[in-house]
Amino acid sequence: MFGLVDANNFYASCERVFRPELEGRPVVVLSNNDGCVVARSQEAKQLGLKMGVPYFQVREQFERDGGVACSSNYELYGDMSRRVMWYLQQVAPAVEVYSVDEAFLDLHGMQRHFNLAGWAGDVRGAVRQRTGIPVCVGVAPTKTLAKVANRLAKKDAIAGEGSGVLVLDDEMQRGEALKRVAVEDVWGVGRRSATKLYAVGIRTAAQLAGVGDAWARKNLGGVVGARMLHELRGFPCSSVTVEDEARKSLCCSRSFGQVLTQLEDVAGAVATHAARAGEKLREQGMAARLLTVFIETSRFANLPPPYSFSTQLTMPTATDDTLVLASWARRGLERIWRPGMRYVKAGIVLDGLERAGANQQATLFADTTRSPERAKLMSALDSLNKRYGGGAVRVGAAVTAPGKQEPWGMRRGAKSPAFTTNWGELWRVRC
DNA sequence: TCTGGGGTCCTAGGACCC
DNA sequence: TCTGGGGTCCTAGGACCC
Repeated sequence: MFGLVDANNFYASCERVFRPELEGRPVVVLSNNDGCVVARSQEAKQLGLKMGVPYFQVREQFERDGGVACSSNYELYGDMSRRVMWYLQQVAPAVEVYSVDEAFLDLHGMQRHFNLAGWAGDVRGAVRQRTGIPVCVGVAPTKTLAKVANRLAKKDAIAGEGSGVLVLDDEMQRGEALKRVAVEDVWGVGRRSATKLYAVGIRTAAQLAGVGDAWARKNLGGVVGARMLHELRGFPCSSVTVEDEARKSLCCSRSFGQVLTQLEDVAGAVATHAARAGEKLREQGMAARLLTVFIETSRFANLPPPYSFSTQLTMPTATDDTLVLASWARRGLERIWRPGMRYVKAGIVLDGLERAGANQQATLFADTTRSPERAKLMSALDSLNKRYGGGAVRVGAAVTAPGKQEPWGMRRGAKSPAFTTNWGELWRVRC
């Protein structure tokens, strides 16, 4: 059996843990630049706010309804997530941290010794007590069905029924549960597949479980669709993978706080992303061989596509050196740069990741950038930035004149303090 | 005026290799 | 006149996830 633990309205719940005055009020959390709604409290959902809507479209009404908007505070959410996951790792035999607010648990064999519904209920209560984060738990014979169970557990909890836990362990229950889930809510069914399914009259998960394998292969993304179907029928095609297997790619990108038209401004953003990418590589002990740079114009402007311009560069050796990455990134940027356009976003993608130092291909020509001195420089860079805050030491291209705002910097009007990760911003109980 | 960021997996064609 | 089989890598894009 598999368990799925999923936090309720995770980001909004994190905000509430330290700001209890938000309890009972509609709360939304906004994406970077305070752009879109990315999390909603139950009250906000009930006001009809949709996931992903641009905040400026709903702001006025939302505030009139007494709603509170928070800028995203990923430091806080990341730390709260670690606390929840750490606890789950103490109680479950194996845990796959699937996302910041979700984890699959491997519960094989446990049903012989435990009443799974009771066990899951205890876990749910303990997470709430230890972290303040409300979660629901679904348990079923496959991951896809555990997702279904979790969804229904949440639905029932909202309706004031059930215990926030649902175990699907027999054929009858499974059939009934699948009837209650819309086909577009099945894990793996996105917008495109949902449209196709509706076109042939398939609206529920139960109906989906009955479609032919050949049809699924043809219309639902080949083997991916076939696997999803098997899982819905109760045959596992995926297991809990504990160790975060080496990442295959890594991406650092961000929308600018304003439209940029000058190469040097965009270059500053690109250099910042390259530096951040290097930092992530070193944290994970990885090095990258392929570097993609992309820049985008607004897809909401009344202009024809393309909106995105990118190029991939193959570096002579895999590297985790910020300065090397930044210089390749600059080269890539110049290759795709078109003057006279209004850019809104830039980013770096690193592929071809390998363990730093292991089996690295040597180059024909002397590589002056892979010296022990450079490695020392990078580790000094990392410790300074860790100690004095990110951006204390930067790549030259990412530095602006003293006192001058970074042209690419983002807007974050309503960010809560880093309650749990910054001494200066600790939660203040009494002033 | 204002529209997120970071991932995975799969497919398919072309270049190139032996 | 007749023109293979098996493989990798690269590039690009689609679909989906949270």
